[in-house]
Amino acid sequence: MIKGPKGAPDILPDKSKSIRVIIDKIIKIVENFSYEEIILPIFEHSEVFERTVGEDTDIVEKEMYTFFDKSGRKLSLRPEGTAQTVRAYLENNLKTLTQPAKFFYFGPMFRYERPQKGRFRQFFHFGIEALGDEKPELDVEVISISLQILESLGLKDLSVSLNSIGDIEERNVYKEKLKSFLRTRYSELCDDCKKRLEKNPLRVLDCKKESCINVTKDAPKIIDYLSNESKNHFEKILSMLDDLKIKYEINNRLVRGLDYYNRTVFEVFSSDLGAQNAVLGGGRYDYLSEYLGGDRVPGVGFAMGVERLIMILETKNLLPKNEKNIIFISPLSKEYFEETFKFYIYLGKSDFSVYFPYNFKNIKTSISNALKMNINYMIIYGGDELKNGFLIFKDLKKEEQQLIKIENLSNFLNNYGGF
RNA sequence: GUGGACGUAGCUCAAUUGGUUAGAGCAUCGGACUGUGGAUCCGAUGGUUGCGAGUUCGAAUCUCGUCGUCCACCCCA
Repeated sequence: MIKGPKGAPDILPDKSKSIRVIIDKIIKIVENFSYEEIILPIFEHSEVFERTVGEDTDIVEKEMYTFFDKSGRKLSLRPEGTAQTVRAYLENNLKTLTQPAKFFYFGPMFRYERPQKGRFRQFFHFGIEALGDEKPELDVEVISISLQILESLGLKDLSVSLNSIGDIEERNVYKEKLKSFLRTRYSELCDDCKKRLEKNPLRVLDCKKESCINVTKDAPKIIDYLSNESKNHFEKILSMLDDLKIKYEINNRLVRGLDYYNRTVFEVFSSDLGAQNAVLGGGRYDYLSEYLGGDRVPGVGFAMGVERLIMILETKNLLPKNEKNIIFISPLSKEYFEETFKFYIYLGKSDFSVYFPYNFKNIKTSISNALKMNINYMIIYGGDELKNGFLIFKDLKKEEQQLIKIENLSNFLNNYGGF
């Protein structure tokens, strides 16, 4: 038997339903802040990611699913959503919209990695991007929304890690300073960091090895190398977060693995996720559009790992239950099977959610089946009640039932609610 | 890309350690039970032991390969 590809799990109804409920909730929140959905292709010209995420990043260097189509175009399955959102903005001239233009997206992303807890080869991102404005208020909005989402799902004890990595020139100056500092302590670094030193010195700050943490404790801090503009931007964000009573932690070791970020970067962690503990990450990317050959379009956004979110909710017992708000249409006995079936079709056509027991045996097993399926309502069709023009309506949760006149059924159900 | 654990029915697990025809519970399906709460009883379906080689008189069991799962490194959401 052929199996599904590694790291690409099937999502069955018990979980897909939870995801739907959660995503609907999240969409409601971002729509309240006037973000609109953008649906983008699953694959792009590889260049979109090479030029923005960065040639030297792990994502581009070894994790992209890249292939050539029949005309020789070099394409990649998207590993993330920000770069292509900006590409779409440029291509569709969305600067003609009132700025900032605000979008959300939800869909599968692909990275060729060894699967482990919280990490898959196909996984879902929910993200928002606000393009065309560089005011610090917009950064605050994005951070605030990310926390509101998590709180609305019942997660309380999460806080944001926040940092500013400055603009390109400042960062380049800082990189050189950092490099020369690290060279003086070269022998104390781990083997990985020795390699990182020349290629991507910022990553050394991120190393979890104790010896490296010891070294970088004394390292120059990027905050001290920010331009006045960058510093003001960052400080404005902090003071507004304070005003809004949003909790955060400044982490000057926080650097992100994608090259397009500048100034604000932030992440939200959870200890329930094992080693892959980031549930959400984002930041500002004012230069991304220029990497794609467009005009300057500042932007800020975040992406959230949907599987990781589900995992946290699962361990905290906060996953919405898969309750089916549908009506089990059961014959009273086998002699009513056909008539009940026709009644079921009629109700479904009348826009009610209905289930029909094709394997009907008797009323007792119908009730058992309904309970097993988490169905809360039942209509029983047949018997003396039917002869007198009534149907039996059961509320299985409340454990009560009542007789409804057939011609009043629609009204009754609409008033009862939820169908 | 590196390292470790694992793979028997849809699920949870057996199979006297290499020895007849691979078993059980749950689930599913069928039957019994006058028309009402996950019940009970009877019966059935379900397996090329992930797949492929090798060792052996004999392999679920040992070896190798491969696919997949889980975990960690790395990296990220």
